[in-house]
Amino acid sequence: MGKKVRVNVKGSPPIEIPVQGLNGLTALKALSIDNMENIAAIKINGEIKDLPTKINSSAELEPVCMDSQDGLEILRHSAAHVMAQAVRDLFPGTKVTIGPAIKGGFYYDFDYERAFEAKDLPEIEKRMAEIIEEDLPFIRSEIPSSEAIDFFRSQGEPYKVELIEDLSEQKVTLYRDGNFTDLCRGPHLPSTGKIGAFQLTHVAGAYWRGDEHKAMLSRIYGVAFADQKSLDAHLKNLEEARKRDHRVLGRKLDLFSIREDLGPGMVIFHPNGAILRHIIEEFEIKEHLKRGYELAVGPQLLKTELWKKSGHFDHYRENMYFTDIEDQSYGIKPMNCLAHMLIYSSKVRSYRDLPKRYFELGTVHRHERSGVLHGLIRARQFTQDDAHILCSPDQLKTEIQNILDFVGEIMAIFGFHYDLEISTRPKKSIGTDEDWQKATKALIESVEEYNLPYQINQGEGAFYGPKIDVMLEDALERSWQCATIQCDFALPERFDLSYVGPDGEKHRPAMIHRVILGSIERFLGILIEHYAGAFPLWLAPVQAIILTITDRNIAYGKDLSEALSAADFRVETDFRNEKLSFKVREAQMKKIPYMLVVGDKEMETGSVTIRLRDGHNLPPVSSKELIARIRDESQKRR
RNA sequence: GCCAGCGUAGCUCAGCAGGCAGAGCAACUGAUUUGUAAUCAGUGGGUCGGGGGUUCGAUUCCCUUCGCUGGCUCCA
Repeated sequence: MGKKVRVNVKGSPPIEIPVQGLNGLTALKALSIDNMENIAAIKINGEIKDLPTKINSSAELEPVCMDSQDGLEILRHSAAHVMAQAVRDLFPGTKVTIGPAIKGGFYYDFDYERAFEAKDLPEIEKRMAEIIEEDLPFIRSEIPSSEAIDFFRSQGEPYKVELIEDLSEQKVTLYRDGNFTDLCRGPHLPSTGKIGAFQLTHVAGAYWRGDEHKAMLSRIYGVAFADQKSLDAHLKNLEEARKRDHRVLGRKLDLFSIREDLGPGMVIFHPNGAILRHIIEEFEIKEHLKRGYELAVGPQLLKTELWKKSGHFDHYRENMYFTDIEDQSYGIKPMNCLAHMLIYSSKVRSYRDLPKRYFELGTVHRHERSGVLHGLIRARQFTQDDAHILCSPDQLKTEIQNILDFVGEIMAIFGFHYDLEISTRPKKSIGTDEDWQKATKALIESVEEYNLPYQINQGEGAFYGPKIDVMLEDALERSWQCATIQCDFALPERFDLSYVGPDGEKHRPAMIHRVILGSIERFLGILIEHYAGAFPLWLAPVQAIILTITDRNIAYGKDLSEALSAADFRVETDFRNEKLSFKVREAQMKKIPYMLVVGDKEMETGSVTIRLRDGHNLPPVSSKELIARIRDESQKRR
């Protein structure tokens, strides 16, 4: 009788079984786990492994299901692997690079004599389906790195060689299925046949190792699921999300336009968009004044000399617009900080005055590279809800935490979930190491004291200081920076800012650049997608529309309209000689929250019938009751 | 900026192995006075993104340029 070990499924009692021939698969079978078809991999003592992994000692096991987060990742990783195999079969000479699972799918980057195009995808899909049909097992092996290098060199795969050389490990793991071997940490599905449903979605260019000085590779994106139903649901969701695109809704709801003949990246706000923007800006000013900020307004053009002094000319010039007037060079502001610093330095400051918080809805211009423009979300002109806080170094942490509170409160009003990222010193930057360390520490400690989860982005800070970024997602789950809190010890130094301390000596203030919404344009873009254009009452450009049944009701409708306007509501009227269903349809497509129907019945009883945007009808109410209702809803900001 | 795809009426899109440019919606005119997502009839509307080339002839093929879309890089 051979050696026995004790294995158990997490949360259940162990059994004792012979170790001879024991692996993840046989162990789970012995533990009578059902639905083995749906298992992608196995956790052995919490570590995800391939299902056929040998088990040599007692262990706690946990099956990883295909439709779990981990299972899907494995499935997609395997699908990427199969795609690479298909591409190599169909396009000999293709060099493979990397192909990970990502949020929502997978991709693989290839180097081929030409870029792959969308029309190549059906053929690749067909070959992938064949490989999946063959149900080839994924076979894991571990070999010395030197052998792997020789192998990939013989296969004509220089990118793999480079990867292994950079890993500088003694051994690497390979996975083989059929004729295709890939460098891969794993784990993979037991076999290709387990990939239930997949689709290749789009192609794109991508630089090798994300470096724009390196080769441009050809990337193919795809999605994969355990079954067709999940894939169909996913594709349907995507389609729905695309309908929420702020560029589409911006046109449909007549909010804004961006025109080639005016200039790319420049937004024209139409009346509906302009009022929406105005509401948010007004709201922001109030919220800032409440929190001890002071309003400031700086000029659009500042002398280039000043941009040289601040460091922007050296570090940000390629993004700035310049103009020469009467032999004097000016730069259009890409940031709002300079004027605020000049306000601070306009007189002697005492420690008793600190912190000073200057707030400006500051419009900036940045020459963004043409390929990055994206509707409102990435424009060349935008307005920031910008503030600069000058404080003593020991006030820094409190100020940062106040801002984190501010962000939390505002995001809660709009119903946004957000993620935090902290960025540290980049290569191209100004200031001393000591200052950078101090500032970075202040940011990290502030976030940690709040127990907020965050991610560190090494070397991604602004040129003048480290920052906390608040990331929001658009309809397609792309992440965008909105709020940001940036420490800066450099600019107070460069502008020789000071305050007189209790000791009567001059001291250098610390400085925070911060925005809450970020760019009003970007925030609006994400907000439009967030609400799918159906804005809550307090934001809706048109809050109510009055719909008459016949011409007899027009005078009554006008009275109601005037009453609502007098109560400060944004109201429109539709008195056209059309059927009610026609007017309802149009109002519905404009996503107007309140449709107010007035016909003969309403005139008789002095009332109005409410149809809500969700299709519900409310019993008739008087105009007084209506106003009370919408005032309440508007104040609740829901 | 880089890679790929795409630019046809206000919008959404057909068309084109090179031979007089189309539909639906919108707009306008008229009729209809209507009760919760489209009343009917008629009318006007285009340098087929710009420039160049090939051709008897280019919206269609080629080059170039601008813009857009998806990624990459960069960033609010």
